[in-house]
Amino acid sequence: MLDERKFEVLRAIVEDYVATQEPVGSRALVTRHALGVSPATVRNDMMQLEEEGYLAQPHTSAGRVPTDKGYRLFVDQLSTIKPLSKGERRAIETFLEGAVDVDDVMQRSVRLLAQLTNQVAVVQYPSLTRSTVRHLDIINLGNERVLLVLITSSGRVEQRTVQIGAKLDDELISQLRQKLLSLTLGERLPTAALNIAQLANDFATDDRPIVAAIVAALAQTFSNERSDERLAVGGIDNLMRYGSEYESVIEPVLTALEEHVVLLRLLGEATQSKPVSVRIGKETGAETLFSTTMVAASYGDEENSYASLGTIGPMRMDYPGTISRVTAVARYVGQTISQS
Amino acid sequence: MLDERKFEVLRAIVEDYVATQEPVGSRALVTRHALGVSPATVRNDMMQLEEEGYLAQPHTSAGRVPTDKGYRLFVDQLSTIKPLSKGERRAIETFLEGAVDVDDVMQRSVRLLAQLTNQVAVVQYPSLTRSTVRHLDIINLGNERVLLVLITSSGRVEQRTVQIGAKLDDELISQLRQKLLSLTLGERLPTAALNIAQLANDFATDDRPIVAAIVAALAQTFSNERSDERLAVGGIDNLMRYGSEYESVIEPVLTALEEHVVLLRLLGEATQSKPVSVRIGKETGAETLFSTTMVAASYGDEENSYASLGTIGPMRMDYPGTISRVTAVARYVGQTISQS
DNA sequence: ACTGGCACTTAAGCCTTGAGAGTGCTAAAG
DNA sequence: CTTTAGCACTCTCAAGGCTTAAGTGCCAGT
Repeated sequence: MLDERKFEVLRAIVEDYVATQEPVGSRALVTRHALGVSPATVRNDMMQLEEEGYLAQPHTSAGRVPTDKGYRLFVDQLSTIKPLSKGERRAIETFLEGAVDVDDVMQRSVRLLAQLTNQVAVVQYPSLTRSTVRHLDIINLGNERVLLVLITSSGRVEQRTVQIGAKLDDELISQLRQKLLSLTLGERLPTAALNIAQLANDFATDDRPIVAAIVAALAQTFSNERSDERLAVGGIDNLMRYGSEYESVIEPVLTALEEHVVLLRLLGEATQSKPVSVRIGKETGAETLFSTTMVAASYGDEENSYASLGTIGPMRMDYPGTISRVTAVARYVGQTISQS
Repeated sequence: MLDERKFEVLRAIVEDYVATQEPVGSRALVTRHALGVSPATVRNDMMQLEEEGYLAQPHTSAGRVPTDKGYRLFVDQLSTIKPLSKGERRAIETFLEGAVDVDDVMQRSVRLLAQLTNQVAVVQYPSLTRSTVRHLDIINLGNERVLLVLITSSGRVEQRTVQIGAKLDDELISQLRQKLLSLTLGERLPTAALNIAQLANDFATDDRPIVAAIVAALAQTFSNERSDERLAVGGIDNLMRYGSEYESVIEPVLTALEEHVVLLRLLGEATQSKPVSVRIGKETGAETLFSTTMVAASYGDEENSYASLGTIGPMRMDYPGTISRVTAVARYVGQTISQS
C-alpha cells in the first residue's frame, strides 16, 4: 500500500504546507527535500496518496494539501518526541515558580502555554470531584447567614454563603464544625458528601433544620459540577497570525472559546492513561471546529489526574513542537499544583 | 459655529453609518431622515462639519464617515438615556439571580453583558484594596505550613499557604487568630495591613519569627495589587460580526484583551463620581485601540465603588444602547455583589 | 520502476472599460 | 443671506479579456 517513500513524501508535504501555508507541488518538494527522485516520481506517489485520502487538491492545477487523514497519519508516524530547548525548559520553570495560589498558577500556565506554542491556550481548573478535603470551615457572618469555606488538596478554595431562616448559635456551629471535619478531612469530595448526608440526625430536633440546610449546601459544593468546568483562556492574540485564514481559523476558534462545553469535552479526552490527545479537524466532533486541531494533555500528581490543558489552533500547525510543549507544560503544572 | 441643523446632520450620519457600515452621502441622508432640506444644503453642512473635524471622507467621491471627534460630539449631545426594554430588564435580573459566589457573579455578568450588547465584555473583579475584612482565618496544615484565608466584604476569598521554618503550636495559632481578628475585622484592607504591622512585638521572643512570617504574608495579601487586576472576559465570538473589518476591529481588540494593563486603565477611568466613561478611538490613549471604543462603568454599593466593567468594540457602535446597557448591568452587579 | 517531455487546466495578476455614487461649485431663486 | 438645482468632475468598484505561471496527468523511453 504505502511504502517508505510515500510516507516520506507525505511528511515533506505536511512540513512544507505548515511552513508556507501554500499548496505544495512536486517540483518544490524535490528541491527542498533531498528525496533522491524526480518530480515525476513524486507526482505518482502524490496521486496514490490522494486516492487513499491523505492529500487533496484545492483545484486541478494546484499543489497538494494534507487532509485530516493526512495529518492524522503524520502525527501517528511521529515517533520521536521533539525535545524542548534549554530556553524553553527554563522559561517553564521560572514562569511557574512564583505562583502564589491556584488562580495564579492557572493564569501563569495559560500565558506560558500560549507564549510557547504561539497558539490559543486553554487550561482547565483542577477538578473538585477528583480532589480531597484539606480543610473545611463554617463561619458565622451574623444576620442569619453562614459562610462555608472548602479547601481542597489541589489548593482550590470554594466558598458559599447560606441563608438560614433562624438565629445561629455559636456553640452549635463549633460543634457542627468538629463533626464535619472529622467526617470529611482527607476524603474525596464525593465520599465526603456521602459521609455527611445523615449528619442532621445526630443533633437535637430543634437544630436539625439548621444543620440540614448547611449540610445540603455543603453537599452541593462537594459535588459541584459547575466548578469542574472552569477554564482559563489565553493567547487569543496569537490568532492574529491567521488573519488571512479568517473564516477557517479565527471564526471557529472564537466560537469554540465561548462554547466551553465543547472545549471541556475535548480536554477530557486526555486522561492519565492517554497522556496526550490530538484531535484533528473532523475528529473534534464539533462542526464548528472542522478546520482546527486541539492538542490536550492531562496534568496531576502520580496518583490522580487533576484536569487537562491544551491548545487550539488551525489544522496547519507545528504538530511535533506543539505536542511536546503541551505535554511538558502539563507535567510542570501537575508538579506545581501538587506541591502548593 | 454649529447650528441646530448641523448637529442633526451629524446625528443622522452617525446613525446611518453605524447601521450600514458604509460612508453616507447627502442624497441617502435626506431620503432616510426627514431633514426638510435638499441634498445640496446638506452637502454644505457636511463640508463645514468636515472642516471642523467631525467628519471625514475615505476618498474624494465617497460619502462621509464620522471621526473620533464626531462620535465624541454625538455622545456628548446624547441627553436622553435610552431605557431598557422589559425583556432586557428581566434578563439581567434572572441572569444574576442564581449566582452562588463571586466567581460565579463575574462569570455570569460577563456573559450577560456580552449577550446584551453584542460586544466583547470585560468585568473587573471586586477590588481588594477597596473592601473590608469580613473574616480571617489561619489554618494549620501540618508540615510546618499554614494556610491563610481572607474573606472580604465583596465576597472575595483570598488564600495563601505560608511555609514556616519551625514547628507550629496550635495554642499559638489560635492566640494569633484572636488578635488578628480583633485588629482587622471590618477594617479596610490597607488599614488592616497597618494595624497588624507591629503585632510580632506582643509575642514571646521565641514565637516572633513565626508571627512575623505570618503577618508579613498577610500584609502582602492585604495589599495585593495583583489580584486587583483580575478580569473576566467574554463574548469574544461577537467579534465575528466584524470579519470584514478585520484589521481595524478584530486585531486591536484581540491584542487589547491580552494587554490587561490597558484594559484596567480604561476600566479605572469610570469611577463613582463619573459613573460611565466612554473612550473613543484616540481617546483610549493606546495606539492599538485607535479604531475602537471602550464603554466602562463602575459598580459597587452606596458607599464604595468595588471595580468596573464594560465593553470594547469598534468605534462604529450603537452608543446609546451600549451605554445604557453597560450602566444597567453595572448597577445590578453592584447590588448582587453587596448582597452576597 | 523511474524519468523526461509535453499537452492541458486553472488561478491569479493586470489592464481597460463602463457604470455608479457622490462631491464641489456656480448661478439662480426664495 | 440661505437654499436649491444643475452640472462637470473625481474616484471606486465590478466585469471582461488577456497573459503568465504553476502544476498536473499521461506517455513513451530508458
